[in-house]
Amino acid sequence: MTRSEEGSGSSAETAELASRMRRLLLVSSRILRTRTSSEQISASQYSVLAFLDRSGSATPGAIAEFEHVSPPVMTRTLDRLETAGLVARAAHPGDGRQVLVTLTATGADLVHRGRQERDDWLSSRIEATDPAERDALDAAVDLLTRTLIERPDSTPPR
Amino acid sequence: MTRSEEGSGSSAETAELASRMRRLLLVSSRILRTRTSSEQISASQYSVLAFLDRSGSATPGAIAEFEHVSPPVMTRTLDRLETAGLVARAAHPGDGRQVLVTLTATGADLVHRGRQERDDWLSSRIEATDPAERDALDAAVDLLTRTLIERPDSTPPR
DNA sequence: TATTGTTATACTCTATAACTATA
DNA sequence: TATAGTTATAGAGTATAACAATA
Repeated sequence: MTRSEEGSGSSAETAELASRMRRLLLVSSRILRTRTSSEQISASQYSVLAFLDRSGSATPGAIAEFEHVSPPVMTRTLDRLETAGLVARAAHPGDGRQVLVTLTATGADLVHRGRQERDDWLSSRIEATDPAERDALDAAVDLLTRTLIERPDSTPPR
Repeated sequence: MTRSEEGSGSSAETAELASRMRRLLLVSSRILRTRTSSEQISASQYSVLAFLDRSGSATPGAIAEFEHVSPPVMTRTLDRLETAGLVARAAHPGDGRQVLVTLTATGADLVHRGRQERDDWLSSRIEATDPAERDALDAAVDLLTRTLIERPDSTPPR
């Protein structure tokens, strides 16, 4: 190994933090997926709807990239959302290979109406915190997002 | 609604934070599951191994509870780990209904040997941070774990 | 020839319901 | 009758490989 094991930043400490991080991510995403009730769509599907609500419209490829799933997975997710009447696919003007996905009125409704009850479990968890902790929570989410998702080499070259 | 929408702690802000939290959890657990290579077992399976390494031995029910999965899911996970020769099931002394699960030597090896390369992607993410950020990261993981997993009513009475 | 999206195939994760054995 | 675990069944999430259409 290239580094001694003394003091903070040792590989043992890194491993310990990684271990706690793994459990946090695995377990809380499990809970999130199951506590996703009230509406009949899954957490993953809702996430696509929320993305479209912010972006207006997007190609399947762009959504897949944002959500970190492979293109075939996004095709299936969009199939389900389209069947449910929540999104629509249209030809891309100017590039026949591409497709533009937009929210339908029903889909937009669901996102807006849902906002509160939707992120239900998460909102309840947030509201259960001490108000003083709220800012810390906000910062924690940002830091972890930057560390795990937004760092340039988070998706290494293949 | 029971609360006005002024200032910090408004429901709009809660919803916004919940939304960012949802993406953090969903996307980073997705990445974690795929970057889980090097060994041939999945992130979920590894998590069980790590738990057994800390606890010595445990019943399927206790592991399921800790991992927040249903009993049948744990049965299947243990089936796979047992087939792979990583854990062993034994009769519980004193209560014939229960089962005691322990790591095999191979399983223990895998956990220990793996520690570093195993939590691979997470460790690399942690090591990519500014050392000054390291403590903040540690605190962030703790805060989120407490908020999302360890709060008493995180699992409401059914 | 490269890119975008889809179809085909396969496997893991996950749950609920029903069943077995023991307490 | 209640509890621990398993089996049966079903569906969502996920990936890689192969294909079609367009650029």
